Amino acid sequence: MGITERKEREKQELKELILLKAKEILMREGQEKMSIRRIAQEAEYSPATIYLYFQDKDEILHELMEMGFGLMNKHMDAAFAEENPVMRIRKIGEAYVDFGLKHKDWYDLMFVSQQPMNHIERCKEQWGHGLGLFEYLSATCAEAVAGHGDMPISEPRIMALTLWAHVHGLVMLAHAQRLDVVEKEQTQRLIAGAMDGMMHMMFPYHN
Amino acid sequence: MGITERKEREKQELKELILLKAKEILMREGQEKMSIRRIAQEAEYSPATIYLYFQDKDEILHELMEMGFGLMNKHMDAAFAEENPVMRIRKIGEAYVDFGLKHKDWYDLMFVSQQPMNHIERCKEQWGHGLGLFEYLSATCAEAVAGHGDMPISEPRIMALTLWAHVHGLVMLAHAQRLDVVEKEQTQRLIAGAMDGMMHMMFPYHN
DNA sequence: TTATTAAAATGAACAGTGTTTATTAAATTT
DNA sequence: AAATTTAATAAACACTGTTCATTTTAATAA
Repeated sequence: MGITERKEREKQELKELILLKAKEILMREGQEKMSIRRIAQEAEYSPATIYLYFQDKDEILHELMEMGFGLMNKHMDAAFAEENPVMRIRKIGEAYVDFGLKHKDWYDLMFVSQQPMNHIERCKEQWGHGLGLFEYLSATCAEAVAGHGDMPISEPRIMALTLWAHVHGLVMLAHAQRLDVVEKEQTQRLIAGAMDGMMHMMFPYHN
Repeated sequence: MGITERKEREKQELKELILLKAKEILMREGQEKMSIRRIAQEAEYSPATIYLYFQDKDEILHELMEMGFGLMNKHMDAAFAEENPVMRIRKIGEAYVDFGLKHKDWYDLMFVSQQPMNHIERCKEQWGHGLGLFEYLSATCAEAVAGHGDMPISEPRIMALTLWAHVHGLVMLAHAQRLDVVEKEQTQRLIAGAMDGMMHMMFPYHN
C-alpha cells in the first residue's frame, strides 16, 4: 500500500513544516510572537489544522526545546573535547553562559518555561537532554575530584548543581536586566569576574 | 479649598484600592490571573477606569514589585540582625532562598519579569530596592574580607554577585521544576547542600 | 434652585491569544 | 460514479491590554 506510506510521509512533512515555521518565528521575532495563529499563517494552513498535528502549544514548545538542546550541544562541542576535567568545566561554563546570553528565547524554552515541561509530565518522559547535561557535568566533577582530592566540595552532584545554579543565575540576571542596574554596561565584566571567582573557589589548586 | 483636598484624597484612595485588589489577586491566584479586567472587577470599576490612575499594567506591576521588596525585607529582618558578617551572609542567603521558594509570584516580579523594569526605564528611576540589597550584600562581603583577609575571591562586589547568582539560580531552577527532574523530591536537600558548599568555598576558615 | 461647566467613569471597539466543534472540501475506496 | 473516509477550515468561546467617544456624576456660576 504505497498510499498509506505517502500519507504517513505527508503527515510527517507537515508536522515538520509547522515546527520549521515555529522555529523561524522564534528566531526572528522571539517567544511572544510565536503564536499558533502566526505559525498557521506562515505555514499557510488554518490555526485549527495545527491541532491535527500537535496536541497543543506545549507540545510544539517541547519539540522546540529539544531542538534547542541540539543547538546548545553544538555550541558546546569544543568545550566537551577538552581533556583536562577542570579546564573542561570552565569551558563548559563559559559556553553555557555564552549560549544563554546569545539565545535568550531558546534558553528560556530549555531552562525557564513551564510550558514544555507540562508536556513532559503528560508523556511521563523525563527531561532527557537537560538531565543528560547535568549527569555529564556531574561525571566531569567526579573526574576532577578523583584527579585532585582536595576540593572544598566533595560531592560531585552538589558541585555540578552549584556550577549550574551559578551560570543559570548569571544568565537569568543578565536576561532580566538586573545586572545593568547593579553596574551599567559592565554585565560582561561582572560575569567574567564571577566565572573566574567560581573556578578559583571550587578548584583552588588549578589556576 | 477643602474640596480639592478631598478629591486628591479620594484619588489616592482609589489608586490604593486598585493596588490592594491587584495584590490580593496576585497572592490568591498568581501572576497570570492578575489581569486589568480582573482587578477592575474586584475593585468594582470598569477596566478603562484603571487607566485613569495608572499609565499601564507595567506601572501596577512596578508598584507591586516595590511592595514585594517590602515583604522580602521583612522576611530577612532576622538575617540582617546577625552580627558576624559571614554568618549574616549565610542567613541572608537562606532567607533569600526561602522567600523565593515560598513566594514565586512576588519573586518573579522582583527578579525576573521585564514588565516592571519597563516602567523604571520610562521614569529614569533606578531599581532602588534591588540595588540597595546588592549594595548591602557587597558591604557585608567587604566586612567579611576585612575581618579575615584570606578569601578565594577578594573583590566584594564579585563576591556579592557570585552569591546572588547562586541563590537566584537555585530559586529559578526550583521554580522551573528543573531540579525535580535532576533528583526527584530532593529539591530541599539539593539546595541545602549547595548553600552549604557555597559558604564552605567562599569562607573556607569559617565552618 | 437651576443652568453650565468641569471631572470622572464607562461601553464598545481593536487587535490579539489558545482551543474546540460543527461543517465543508478533498481524497480514497467500493 | 457513488459512498465513505480523511483532512482542512470557519466560526465561536473566553480571554488579554489598551484607547476613545460617550455618558454619568459632581462642582461651580448664574
